[in-house]
Amino acid sequence: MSYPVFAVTVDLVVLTVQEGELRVLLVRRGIEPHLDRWALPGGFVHADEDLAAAARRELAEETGLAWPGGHLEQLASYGAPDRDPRGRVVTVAYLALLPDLPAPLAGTDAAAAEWRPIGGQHLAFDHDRILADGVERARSKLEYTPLATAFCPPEFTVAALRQVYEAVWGETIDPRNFHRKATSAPGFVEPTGRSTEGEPGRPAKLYRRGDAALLNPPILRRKDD
Amino acid sequence: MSYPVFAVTVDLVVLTVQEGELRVLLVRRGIEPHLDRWALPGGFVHADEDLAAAARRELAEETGLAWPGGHLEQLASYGAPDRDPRGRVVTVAYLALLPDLPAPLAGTDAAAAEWRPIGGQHLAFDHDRILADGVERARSKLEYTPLATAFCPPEFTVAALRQVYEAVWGETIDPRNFHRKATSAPGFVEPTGRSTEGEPGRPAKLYRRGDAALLNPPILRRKDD
DNA sequence: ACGAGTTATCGTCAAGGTGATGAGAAAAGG
DNA sequence: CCTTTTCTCATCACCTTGACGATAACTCGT
Repeated sequence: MSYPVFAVTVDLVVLTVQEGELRVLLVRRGIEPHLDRWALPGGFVHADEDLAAAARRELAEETGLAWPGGHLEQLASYGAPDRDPRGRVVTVAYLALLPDLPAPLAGTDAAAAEWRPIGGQHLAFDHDRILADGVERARSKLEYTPLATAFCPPEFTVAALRQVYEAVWGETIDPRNFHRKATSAPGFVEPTGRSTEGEPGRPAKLYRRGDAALLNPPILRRKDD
Repeated sequence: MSYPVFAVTVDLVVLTVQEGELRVLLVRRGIEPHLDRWALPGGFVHADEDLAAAARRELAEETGLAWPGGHLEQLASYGAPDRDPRGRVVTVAYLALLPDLPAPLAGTDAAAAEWRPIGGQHLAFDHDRILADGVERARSKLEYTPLATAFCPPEFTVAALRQVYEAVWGETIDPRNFHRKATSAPGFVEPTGRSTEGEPGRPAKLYRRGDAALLNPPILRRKDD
């Protein structure tokens, strides 16, 4: 049998919310091609490794954390013949959503790793498109799934959850209506009984993520007619 | 540089609606491995070929039609180390939705090709899972996108569109409410001015697909609580 | 020709979700 | 103690939904 030979990589779109802003984990490349340019973290899939396992391994390497909670799912694959000058490389992109970790982000292969705001990037390879696809996937999934909790620590307030939506969607949301929807959607959030302390304003009840897989009813973003 | 070597294939989940039933295009394998077992159509990506182009090529080869209309999108990638006994093969699955073609379905590589009902399959490789993922994607996308029109010929009635939903979702829909939703969602369907003739019952107006990318409001399936 | 059957299309109505907004509760800070 | 801040609950008009009645416009059998 003679069929073309490929290399297969995984690339990661790792998103988090810091200071009310959606940010992506980027690395500065330490090797050619695209030396010194910013890129999504990623690497080659090992010989006997599942795709999802490779994604988890790369995520652990790049964040320096074994499993920081959050969410990891396959995004899409990209395989244009000229996307990598080294040869025929197909990449399977994964989307990760993480809470705001005070992570040191030790770079193993890369020269540097940083959380950067979304937008106006000029990344290596076709990573601009992969990033755009990942952000759009995240925005869309926040509507119909409880995935926003993946951006939050184990216990969080309704306001923190709302700020995730505002950061990811880039729009403001009425706190009163959001509170009604978030607490009434079955399985979205569950009360812990505890409350915040020591912060200005009335103390907020603390919640943890519920066990629903789908949000019913969904929390829709404003459709701009 | 020494990194593992992969082969890359595309596999197709080609769905259509025939006789009010959702069906998938399957081929009987003419070569090892899994000789004589049913499988999704697919094949190796050529050396200088884009993934989407490979999917379109395979679709044209398997259906025997250049471009029968319909819809083609990437589904997901599958790359478990042991999924193909020939070695390390990663497959990029595509989902195609086609109108009911009276297609001969000439097999080029395969021993046979047929439209088969969904369910209770035992396909080669990990194709059972790929098929399940494809069907679920189709079911889900019918809610939020005008994709149901991809199952229809260029001109169709509201009833035909409703029967697509019923076949894909496997549930009955009230014709009156569906008519209201389908005709009121902007950009979903556009009237042609023509009507059906010679069929029993009141003649139905004919529509063609609109230009909307998203269905607003969506057409939701019954949530089974 | 004509009624019966069939299918398409329009209308109505109550229940529930939505956005806009008011108002009270419960803390910190001066 | 009063102001400010933030959280939480309540109200209201509007819209969409599902259930279902009613009518329109054809084919078919006799």
